[in-house]
Amino acid sequence: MTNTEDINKFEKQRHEKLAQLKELGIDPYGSKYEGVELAEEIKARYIEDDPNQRAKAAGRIVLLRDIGKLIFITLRDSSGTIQVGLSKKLLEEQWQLAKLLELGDTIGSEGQLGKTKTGEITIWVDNFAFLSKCLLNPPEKFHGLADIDQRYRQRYVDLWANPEVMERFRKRSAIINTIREVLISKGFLEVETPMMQAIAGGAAARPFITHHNTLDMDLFLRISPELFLKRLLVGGMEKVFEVNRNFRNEGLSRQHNPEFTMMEVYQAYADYNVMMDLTEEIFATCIEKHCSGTSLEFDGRTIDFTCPWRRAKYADLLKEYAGCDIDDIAAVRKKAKELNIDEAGMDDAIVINDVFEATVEDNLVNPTFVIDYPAELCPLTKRKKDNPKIAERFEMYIAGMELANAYTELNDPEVQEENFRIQLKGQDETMATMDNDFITALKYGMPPAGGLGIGIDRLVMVLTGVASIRDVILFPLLRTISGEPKS
RNA sequence: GGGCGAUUAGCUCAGCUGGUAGAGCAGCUGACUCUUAAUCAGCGGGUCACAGGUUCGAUUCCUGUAUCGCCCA
Repeated sequence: MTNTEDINKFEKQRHEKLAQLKELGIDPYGSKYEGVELAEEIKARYIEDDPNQRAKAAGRIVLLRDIGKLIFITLRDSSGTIQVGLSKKLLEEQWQLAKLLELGDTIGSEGQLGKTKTGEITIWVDNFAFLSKCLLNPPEKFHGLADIDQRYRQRYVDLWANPEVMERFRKRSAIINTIREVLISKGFLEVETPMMQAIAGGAAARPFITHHNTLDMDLFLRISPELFLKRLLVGGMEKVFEVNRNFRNEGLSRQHNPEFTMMEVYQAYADYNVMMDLTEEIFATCIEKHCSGTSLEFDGRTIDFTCPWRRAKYADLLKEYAGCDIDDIAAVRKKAKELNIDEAGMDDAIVINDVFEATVEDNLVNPTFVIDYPAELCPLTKRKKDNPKIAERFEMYIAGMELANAYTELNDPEVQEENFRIQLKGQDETMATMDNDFITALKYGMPPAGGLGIGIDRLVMVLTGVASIRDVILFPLLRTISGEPKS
């Protein structure tokens, strides 16, 4: 759709204006423009009826009203918008240039700050500068850019054509900041662990494979940082966290992007109960700072975030929604058949979990901690002292979507090695490799700990009220358009 | 991977049971020193996603392809 070689007539017209500017000795692409204030800050500091105020702003022209010898421009910067007024009388020799301004151009402007007759705070420009010429026709000024495909592919247009998109990504940044603040204030240390791993561990997912030439070794993009963060517990970092990307070579959906942002946190001498409290605290703080009220609309449903959240046992929820007893495997398999789940030849725990996902998940609307998972599903989790069939794990759901996952971390190297062995037996992937170094680390002694992972993209989805993960990732993965860029 | 839906001017969208396309915005020309999606007058703008098929005739019906969205695996 946007073939740069096929210059349409709109682009030609804009090129002509560019040429005119050059003829007049103006560099349409400007240079350093110092001393600007943000649009919203200028408006906020405006003092009524004070004629001695000046302002300097820079931004993109998103609206332009030419009334002959007077031009009103709505300038958008990262904070919002401000009106700029250009008059023939004030500008004198720059007036000819002002008439060449077009929608989409980026300009800098300064002048006296005042109000129009209708009360709009306006910079009455006595000097302005071309900072960047826009050579392509901008999207419709009222409806913005609506084509979903184009919005994702050309996020650089979406961000200024649709202000709510800019606002959402500012909020995303602020939310992540708040999470950091909460954790750092509690004494957690932020670390970075390998994205490229020789063994893709810490989760059950298909990894992306890459290759290091000099070492001639295959590497995996990480599916989880878990095993490295636990090594840091062994090393004596008692409270650590990491906010970074995971990569999983699996399907795409409204809730899945192949690369996604995960926050993982580990706390020595804690357990999954401590992680539940921490989860609530992180969410509550984010909601308090970035949302209005503790009740939010999401995907047509109202979600009440009031703490404490429901804590329900996995087996109890299975009973409640699937109507079968977790220990009655025949009943569970019967239910699976009813649900058209492929259960023949599958392990009991897998069938149970498939039934759980099919029947329970969608009913968990308000934040819910699903606790105490079947141990077979949790190779990295410590078992309950009084029941080795149950693991001290929770997953936290909102609106049917898994937002967090946490364990009382398994720190017994012998049990861990045995769990890995069982896990590897059931895997057909090439990645099925025993992480012997992790076992070695555990042998040196890892303190008992609680660990928690929160899906940041989904958290931002819930807090900004968008149902598609693509709306909270700046550049979501899309198919390349066949035959588009050949050069 | 399967099912359903969408794709029309630079952008946002109409287009009925088949008769080769319209509006608003943007653009161009003109008017206008207080506009707020400025207004008024005039003008230009289309490979109807792409490739086939049916038909006297296809944006419309059929098949395939591409991309996106939703649902399912």
